[in-house]
Amino acid sequence: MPPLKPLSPSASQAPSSPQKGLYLRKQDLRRGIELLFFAYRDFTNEADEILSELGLGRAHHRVIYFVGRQPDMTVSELLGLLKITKQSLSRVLSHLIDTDYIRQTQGVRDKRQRLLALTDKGVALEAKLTDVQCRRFAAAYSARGGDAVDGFVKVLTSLLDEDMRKTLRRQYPDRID
Amino acid sequence: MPPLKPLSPSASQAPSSPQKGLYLRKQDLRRGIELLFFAYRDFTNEADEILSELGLGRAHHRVIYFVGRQPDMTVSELLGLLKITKQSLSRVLSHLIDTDYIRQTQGVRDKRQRLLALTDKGVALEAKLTDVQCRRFAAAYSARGGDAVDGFVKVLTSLLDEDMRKTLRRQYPDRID
DNA sequence: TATGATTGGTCAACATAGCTGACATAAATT
DNA sequence: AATTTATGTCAGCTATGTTGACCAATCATA
Repeated sequence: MPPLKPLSPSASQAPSSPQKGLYLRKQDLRRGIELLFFAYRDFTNEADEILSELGLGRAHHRVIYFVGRQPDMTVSELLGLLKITKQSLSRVLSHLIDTDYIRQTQGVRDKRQRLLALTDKGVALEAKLTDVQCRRFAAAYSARGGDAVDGFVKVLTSLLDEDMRKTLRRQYPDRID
Repeated sequence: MPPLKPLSPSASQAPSSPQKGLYLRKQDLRRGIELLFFAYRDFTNEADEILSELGLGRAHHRVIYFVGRQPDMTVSELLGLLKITKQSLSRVLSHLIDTDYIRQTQGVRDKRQRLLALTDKGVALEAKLTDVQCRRFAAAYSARGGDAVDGFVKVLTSLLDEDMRKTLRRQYPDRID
């Protein structure tokens, strides 16, 4: 594949831009957009390969990840995090239950609730997948150092919709936002 | 949706972790994973809504974005960036050509090549979509400042596969990596 | 206690966007 | 002249999202 031409070189429009901070030039914003796309793709790819050997997909991974993260999560909570329809979730979740990655128990406070948890098999898979993804993050984090990590977390947090920012704010005791 | 419980509070495992830097604790890595997932989803959502009103999807957006970014790009180059099969691209690209968002011209150096460019209609849509996404980035960037942006770019770059890191290195004159 | 809201599930049908495999054509290269 | 490259196309499969309709159990409350 032939190399791409550089994006509107900084010399073509005045080197320091219209009126804003240097990092708000159109080309800087575009770089952010592209980096987010490519990084997300490359990041998810590794886990996808492991999953496909097991006949599972990314949707299964999300369920396993979040259920592993918070055992005895309810279906409602999971739906609220994933923001997909219950019909979409149902297909994936049913499969994970049938294939013994996840088990359900009846809620104690509210008997309508199904509390979701990983089985041993599920724990093992979650560990394997999270391990792969954590390795990539650990490599990136340690290559760039704490200040960069801090900036990374800050900017990603600001890219969220307000409701997700609120949701995540509850989850991290040592939060940045 | 009831609030989620906090993820393994920093007190439960020794506050300063196993042996590594503070930002390499399991919970910090998990926060990165989750932030990337949520931020990517929220980020793409806004453009998706505009697209769906036009009967287009995210795949169309990618094509429009990259062709807009680099006019007269070849099909090969686009395939190399998107990393999908030519059959997948074909469906989307054909539709964009039929509906007059993109036009093809025969390559000059190599007559087999189809050089892709946006039509006026395509330029208008690209501008609208990129504008929405740039706004979100601009808000996040200016909320967090240049140092945070720098860290954000650094970490995302380190999350890439090596070949994409190389590809992107060619495109940004004032590169970080 | 009866009613209505909540939690969760199910069936059916559809759309998007990825994939593989097979094959075709024109142009470039050797 | 033969081969490789760039591109396109047909056919079919899969994963994962969507809507809409409907049902059952349970909870909360008038």
